[in-house]
Amino acid sequence: MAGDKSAPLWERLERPSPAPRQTLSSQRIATTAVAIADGEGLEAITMRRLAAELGVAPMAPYRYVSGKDDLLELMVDHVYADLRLPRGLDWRESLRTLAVQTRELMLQHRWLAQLSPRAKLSLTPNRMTVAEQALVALDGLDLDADTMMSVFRTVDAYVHGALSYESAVSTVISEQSLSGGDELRDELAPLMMWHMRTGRYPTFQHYLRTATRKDDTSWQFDLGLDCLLDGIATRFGI
Amino acid sequence: MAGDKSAPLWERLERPSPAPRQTLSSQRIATTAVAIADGEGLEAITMRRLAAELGVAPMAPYRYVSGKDDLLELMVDHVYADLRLPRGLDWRESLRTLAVQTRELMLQHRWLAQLSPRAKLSLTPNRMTVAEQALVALDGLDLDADTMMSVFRTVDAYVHGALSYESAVSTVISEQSLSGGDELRDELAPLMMWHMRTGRYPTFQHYLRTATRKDDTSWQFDLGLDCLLDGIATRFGI
DNA sequence: CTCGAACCAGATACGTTGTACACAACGAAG
DNA sequence: CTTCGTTGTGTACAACGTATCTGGTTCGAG
Repeated sequence: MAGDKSAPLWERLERPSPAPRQTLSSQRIATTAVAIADGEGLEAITMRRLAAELGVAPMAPYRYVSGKDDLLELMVDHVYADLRLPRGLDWRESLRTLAVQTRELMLQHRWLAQLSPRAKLSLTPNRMTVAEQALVALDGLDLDADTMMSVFRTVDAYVHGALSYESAVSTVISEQSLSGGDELRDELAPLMMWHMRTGRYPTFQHYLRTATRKDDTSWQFDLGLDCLLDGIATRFGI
Repeated sequence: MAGDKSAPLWERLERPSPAPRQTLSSQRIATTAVAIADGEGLEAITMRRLAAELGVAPMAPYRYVSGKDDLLELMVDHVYADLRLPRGLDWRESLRTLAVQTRELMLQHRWLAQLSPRAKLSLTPNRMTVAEQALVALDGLDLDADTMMSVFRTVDAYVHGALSYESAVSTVISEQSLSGGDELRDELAPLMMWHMRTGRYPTFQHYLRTATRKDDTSWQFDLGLDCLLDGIATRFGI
């Protein structure tokens, strides 16, 4: 735009002077990208879209991230900075808090559940910190290193699995501009009816008719989490 | 190609006769797509690639699936047909078997862990069957409908979370043609060293030095699963 | 104060993707 | 033989990630 040689000199003089340098930074790229993904989902993340949002040419962000994969890693690290584990809790309270906070993080940034295998394994500073804190919470309980890590990863697996589902529901609801679980079920009703008419799923059908907490996702999450922590506590006598 | 009117008659006569009709079917499309995804990952699934593999024009499969989303659903249902839950087990053995079989399924089809939110929620016949069987296994234990579903989903969440990680590792290993966890760690070593040199992760570092079962993924999976089932059993007295 | 190198963003372009749409070849029915 | 519904083909387009080249800006060394 600023280098448009075909424009008359006088028009060019009218234009605002070129933006001061250093308009971009990893920070700004990360926050902008996260804002896009939070608002419109992971598929709205496009190098071109990001550049447009930054007010910059499509290729400009490539100075700061080597490609889209890099961008995703940057975003992940950026949001994980919000996880803060309070000190002075016992192992169970620590893991529980971590789980609940991770849930909140993943509900706020639903795209976290859709990362590529690469991005899932990315060793970013803020994720390392989370792992360290979890391991610290499990230290001094006479568990060997493998067991400590396994306990942490088990809780982490439950959280990620639960939120994979929870955030998928939430994503579909928002993609279709529905108001909640009820409207989603309305949307799915024809298909569900079709399945039920086959008569192959009587127990499922009974659930559909009698359940009353279908959308109480916090209750479901907490219930599962507490079962898991119970099991861990008794198995290792801690 | 076959309809190229500008070609000389003789050339047209040389061409192989048009393929017999009904070369395509949902079945053939599903198995072909699954084969591609199993061998080369989810990103290798392209409508054009699929068509090429089927020996057909790029738009041909659209007669059978309305788009890529549909194709993914078809693939999911196709592979879930392999889950067979033996009868006559108690609730715990049932859930355990289901979990282990789901793990095997997801290890065999690593792309299952990378599905879009839409595909994750897809209500396909074979997935309905799995849910039904799980609920049947939990029936008659004096649990209310919400709790039954919650227990099933808790176990399912753990399995999916564990395999989200496990299959991400496996996917990266195969993408980079590494031989296993050791080579993956070699690859990541420089980055890990960098983190460790910051001195911020002493407990993690201790784990890295002393752990001996880093790649014993079955042990980790079973351990977590048994903890979870223990917790469920004691909490509900079943 | 000048000059050159290092840095930063812009412009252009290529190959690949999902898919809309119009058309053509076939099998069967009249 | 004609007609028609079904099934696969051909062409086309907008949007994507990103390689590469170009030009303007900044800053430190002389």
